[in-house]
Amino acid sequence: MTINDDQSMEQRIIEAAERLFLQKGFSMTSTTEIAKEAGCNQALVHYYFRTKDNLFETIFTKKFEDFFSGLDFIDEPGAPFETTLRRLVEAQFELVRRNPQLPFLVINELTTNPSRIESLKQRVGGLVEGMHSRLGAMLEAAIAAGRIRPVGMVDVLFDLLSLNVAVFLAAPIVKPVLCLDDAGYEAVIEARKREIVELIVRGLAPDADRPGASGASR
Amino acid sequence: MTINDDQSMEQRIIEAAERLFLQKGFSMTSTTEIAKEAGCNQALVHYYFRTKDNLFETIFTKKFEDFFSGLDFIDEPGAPFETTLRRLVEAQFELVRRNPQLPFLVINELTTNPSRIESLKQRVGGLVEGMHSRLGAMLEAAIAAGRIRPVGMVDVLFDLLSLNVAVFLAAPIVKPVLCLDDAGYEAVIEARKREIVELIVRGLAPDADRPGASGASR
DNA sequence: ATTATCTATAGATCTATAGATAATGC
DNA sequence: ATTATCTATAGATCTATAGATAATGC
Repeated sequence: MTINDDQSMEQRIIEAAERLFLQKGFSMTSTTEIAKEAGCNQALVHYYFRTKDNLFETIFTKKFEDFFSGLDFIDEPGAPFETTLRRLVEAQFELVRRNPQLPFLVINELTTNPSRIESLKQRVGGLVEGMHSRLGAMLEAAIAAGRIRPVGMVDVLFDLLSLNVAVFLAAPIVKPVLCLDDAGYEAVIEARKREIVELIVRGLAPDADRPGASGASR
Repeated sequence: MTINDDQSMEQRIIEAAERLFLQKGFSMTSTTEIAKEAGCNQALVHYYFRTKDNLFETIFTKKFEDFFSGLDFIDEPGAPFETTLRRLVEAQFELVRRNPQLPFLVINELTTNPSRIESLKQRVGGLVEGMHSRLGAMLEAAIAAGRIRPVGMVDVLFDLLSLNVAVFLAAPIVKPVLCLDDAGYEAVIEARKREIVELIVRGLAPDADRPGASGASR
C-alpha cells in the first residue's frame, strides 16, 4: 500500500510513459525514468512490454487513433455555411487543445524515425480514407454552391491544421520570448482561436462578385 | 590527400554536424557519427569543440541568426498594399524553403531543452526587437488606412509563420501518406505557396463595407 | 503454480579526456 | 615548438535479460 493501488502497475507504467514521451519524445526518455515515474523497478517495464519500442508504439498509435477519430467534418444542412465552417474550425482547435503535446510527438517521431509511419498507416489508414471522402464531398458541394472559393482538399486540411497546431507547437518558444506564464499563454491561445476562425472564414469566402456568393446563402 | 583538402577539417566537422543535427536533432546525433560523416576521428570533434553541446550551440545560434536576419517586413510605399502583402508572404515562404529543416530543429530542441532559449534570447533578442517595431508600425499604418482589417501583431506573425512553416514540418508525414516522391512534394509546396498567399491576402482584407476599404487604395 | 516484482548484470553505446604520433610553422 | 590528428580508455548511461523472491489464484 505504498502508493495508490487502485491502478494496476501496468496501467501506471503506460501513463508514466505517456507523460514522458509526450514531454521529451522517444529517444530522450529512458525506461529507467519511466519506471521511476511509475514507482516500480526498471525491469518491470520490460516485463510488461519487452522493449521500449513496443511500449512506445502502443502509446503512440493509441493517442493517434484517439486524436484522428475526433477529427470530423460534418456539414450542418440547416445552418449558413459560415456558421458550419466556424464551428468546424473551432472544434478542430479544441481537439488539438485537448492534446497539446501530441503534434510535437508526432512530428518529432516521424521526422527522426520514418519507419514508424508504416505501422501508423495500417492502423489509421481507414480513418483517413473516411475523413478524406466526407470532407471531399462537403468541399465539392460548398464550392459548387458558391459558399467557398474553389480550393483543393489538401490545401484546406493544410490551412486548418497548420494554424490550429502551430499555437501549441510554438508554446515553448513563444512563452519565454513574450515572458508569459501559463495564464498569459492561455490568453494567447484564446486570441488565436478567434483569429484563426476569422482568417479561415474570410480567407475561404468566395469572391463577392460571383453568382451565388456572399456566404449565408444556403 | 585522402578526401578534399580545400576545406579545413574544423569546417567539415561543422558542416557534417549541421547536416546531422538538422536531420535528427541533438540527442539522436552522436559525436562518433559526426566524425564519421566528416571523415575524421571522434576525438577530433572534441578537440575542436570540447563538448557536443558547444558544437551544437555554435551551429544552432548561427542558423537561427541567419534565418532571423532574413525575416523582414518592408512596406513598399508606391505599390498597392495587396501587392506588398503578397510579396511579404512569398518572401517569408521562400526563406523557410531555403531552411526547410530548421523549424523541426528549433521546435525539437526548445521543447526538449528549454534552457537553450536563454542563450538564444540574448543573441537574437536585438533582431526580434527591431522586427517587432518595424512590423508594428507597418501594421498600424495599414490598419489606420483601412488596407487590412484590425489585427494584432502577434496574430499576424502567428498566421504567417504557422502557414509557412507547416508545409515543411509536415513533409515526413504527408509525403508517405500521399505516396509522393520528392518531385511530387515539390508540387505540393508550390501549391501551398499560392494558397497561403491567397488565404492571407483574403483573410486579412478589410471589411468591404468600410471607408477606405477594398485593397488597392493607396 | 502462476504471475508480479526485484536484484544483478551483460553488452552496447556514447562523451570526454589522456597520451602518443604526425604535420606544420618558424 | 605548436597544432592537428590518432589510439585507447575511463566512466556514465541505457536496454534487455537471467535468475531470485514475493504475491496471488486455485
